Amino acid sequence: MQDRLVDSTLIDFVNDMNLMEFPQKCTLGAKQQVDNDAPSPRLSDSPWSDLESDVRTVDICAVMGAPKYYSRGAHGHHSKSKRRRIISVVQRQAANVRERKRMFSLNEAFDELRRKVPTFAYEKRLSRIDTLRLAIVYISFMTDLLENT
DNA sequence: TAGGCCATCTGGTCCT
DNA sequence: AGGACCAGATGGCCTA
Repeated sequence: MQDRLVDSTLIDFVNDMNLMEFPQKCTLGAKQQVDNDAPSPRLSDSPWSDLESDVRTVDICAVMGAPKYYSRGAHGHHSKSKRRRIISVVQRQAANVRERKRMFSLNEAFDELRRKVPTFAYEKRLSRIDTLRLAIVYISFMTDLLENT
């Protein structure tokens, strides 16, 4: 009984969300359908397949004639900041790798959240911001449902 | 072609 | 000192 109530209400909720909240998201491109569940690979298939050799950074350094060290807070008055840390190119590259890993885990969490929110009427992968918004609405909806039953 | 979305780099700040 | 987190900048890809 309650299952049926939840099911039909949930279907209505999802339909409302798709038709009213995100009408522009109902179209589908071929590429999106292919990588529907996987994070779309941009520069490389593996997020850190090029960890050992960051060609982009090295090339920029070579072209720009960058110094061996990065100076932090070197923008005008910012150079007077209390703590100024000088990091090497190697340290900068290591920080970039850590940042890529951090963003990868963040995207994994977004993918997990995408699987938790009802989106069966969607054909296109939800963006991160739409995932968050839909999750907020969905939680509110389920909370109301619990309180009124 | 403009706009949205995303990956990546980078420097600043906070925390251990 | 160094790692985590964050936000701004930048450039690429895709769609309307």
